[in-house]
Amino acid sequence: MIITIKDIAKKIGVSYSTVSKALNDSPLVKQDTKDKIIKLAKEMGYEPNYAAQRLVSKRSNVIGLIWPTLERVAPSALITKINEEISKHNYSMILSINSIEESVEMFKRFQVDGVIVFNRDNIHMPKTFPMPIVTYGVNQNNSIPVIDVNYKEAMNAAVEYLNKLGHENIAFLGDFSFIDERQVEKYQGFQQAMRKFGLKLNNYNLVNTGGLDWYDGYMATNRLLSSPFKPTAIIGTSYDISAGIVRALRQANYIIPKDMSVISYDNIPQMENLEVPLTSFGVPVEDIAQQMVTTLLNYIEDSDTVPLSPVLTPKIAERTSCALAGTNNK
Amino acid sequence: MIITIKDIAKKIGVSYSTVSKALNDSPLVKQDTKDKIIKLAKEMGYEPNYAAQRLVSKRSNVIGLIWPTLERVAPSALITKINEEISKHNYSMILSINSIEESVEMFKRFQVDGVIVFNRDNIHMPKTFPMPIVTYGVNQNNSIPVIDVNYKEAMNAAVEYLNKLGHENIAFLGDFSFIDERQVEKYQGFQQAMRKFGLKLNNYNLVNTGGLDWYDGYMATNRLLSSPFKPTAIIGTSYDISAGIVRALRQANYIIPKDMSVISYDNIPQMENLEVPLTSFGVPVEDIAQQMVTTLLNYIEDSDTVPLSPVLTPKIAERTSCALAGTNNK
DNA sequence: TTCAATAATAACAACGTTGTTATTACAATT
DNA sequence: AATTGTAATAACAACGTTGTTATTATTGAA
Repeated sequence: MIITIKDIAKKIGVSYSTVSKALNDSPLVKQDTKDKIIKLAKEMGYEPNYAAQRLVSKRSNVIGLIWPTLERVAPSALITKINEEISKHNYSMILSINSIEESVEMFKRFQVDGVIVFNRDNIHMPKTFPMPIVTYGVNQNNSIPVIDVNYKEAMNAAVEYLNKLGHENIAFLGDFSFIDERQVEKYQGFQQAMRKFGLKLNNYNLVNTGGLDWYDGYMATNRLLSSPFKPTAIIGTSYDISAGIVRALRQANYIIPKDMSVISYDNIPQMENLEVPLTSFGVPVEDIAQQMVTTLLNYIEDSDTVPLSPVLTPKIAERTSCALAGTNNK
Repeated sequence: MIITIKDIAKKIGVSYSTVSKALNDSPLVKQDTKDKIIKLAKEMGYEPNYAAQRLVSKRSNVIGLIWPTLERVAPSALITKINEEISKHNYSMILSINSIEESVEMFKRFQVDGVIVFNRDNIHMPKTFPMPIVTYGVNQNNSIPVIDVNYKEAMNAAVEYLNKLGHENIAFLGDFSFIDERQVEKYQGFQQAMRKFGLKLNNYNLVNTGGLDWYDGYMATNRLLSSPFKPTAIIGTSYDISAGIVRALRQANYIIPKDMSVISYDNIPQMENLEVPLTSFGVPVEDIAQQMVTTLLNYIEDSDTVPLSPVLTPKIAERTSCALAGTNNK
């Protein structure tokens, strides 16, 4: 049997509107009666009917997260953080792994207050959404707030960092397939930085992994090691790729960082757990999560003005994978 | 501006109850008027108010899936399949990555018709749920339907398969931490099978990976290869572990299956994409997904009787990683 | 002690649907 | 032409809340 405020009202001899107010801690009802009502409600196991509540007050205090490509593992740490962040603000999060269109349709039915979209790329995005939205990636136009990371700056900082340690021959391992705008930014950022610091750029130090899995990084490193180019430092453009780099180097009996310095993109705690804890540049997932959630909540608060798309600045997490440049004597 | 059935009714000069019936394709309204109403509704961009609908009719046609351990990758293929299966039955799926308790709380508010739970283990599960539920793993008691896989049978079949190919020295690589009942079943199943087929069982052929990641399989294989035991076949107990096995074997210049046969648990398509396509035993994810969804829907249909917990029988997927036993001449 | 002010509660209309019951229109039957 | 039966639609009460307005009870001041 389902308990409603009317049941409580009847039992206690009070009108049901009073019960409603009492349960919402309204100042319009005497503390005495409030206490009595709340106590009885608990005893009877009352649970508010959400549908009824939402029928009258439009807010749901729920954020929907759309993640059509569940199989890609990369953002799962971020999503976990976002969930925590959302909880902190007294919202709940639900997730849909259907297409953006289907998900939006469903979320509209649930009257979620806003949505967060994780898409492979932001090219095939609907132009407008029926509710406040925020996404992650590279800003394309300004119709939607995008939490962006300054990838070029990350690459610039990485090159600068290595250069200060005396490295001049630096290899860049990334995916050059150019579907993902984020990868493009890293690619361009690296080259700009190399020029800026007057470092040699040739056919060999740009190594295409052809993918984003650890194995792609592993194979690319093997190719690099057997090429005539002898770098003293390698930049890996993602956690997985860098994991492959480390594996390949260790297998070839390189000692990191004595024989080779390695620096990675992606500022995530897992970097610590690789065979060699990797120094990395990137925006900490906590920062991204926090930025996404606050941006979205602001948007919800004032849904007339589209919030600006912040570009987050990467930070360094220094670990033990870089050293002063010696000679790559391998 | 939000369009309701009353707006449509007013515009067309008909009562709003007629509009409701027309939109639900009730036989109580003339085809003519139905057509007119449906057409106008579309024109005006009418969207039914879900909260209102649910306030009166209790069904939501939504299944909630609880997955508190997003970071573990393993079940993502299965979850994707479940999502598809649910769609086929004209339901939608939403996902929560909060704790079981919090998720249930939220799903209750949404009035989901049923929930699917993916837990690391099924030990710390609430005994009762306020809605139909189904979970995946090993059945503990019968208060909740659990989609179970006959892991012992899978191991038995694997040993039998290898034995028929003439293998007698078989290594078993698995996680012996015994938190996960599924791993325990595999462990016991292997030993029972070995005895059944009269094969030698010693300290060496049970290799503890100490974890479920590919790296655990990789390291365990290296340990195995440097031990005095020279098996001609290896059983890997999960996709990830087997991936590590393959990597380690290749690195040690073993040719699969000439120098070593490898067979894995987990019947998932990704097996095809390993460096060597692996023969494997397991229940295809499609089967598991289908079984979970139909069991849950039956439960929803008749929520008084808890459905039985089916135990699915593993099937073989033969690929190219096993051959007739020769001699392990490495 | 009477009146106004205010505190406390009751009453009730919304919210947008669905299903049931009541009414009207129209055809078929006598 | 009156009567019955049925097809089509209208009217309306739910569903369980919240917020607004109306009513009653209580206090404080004159």
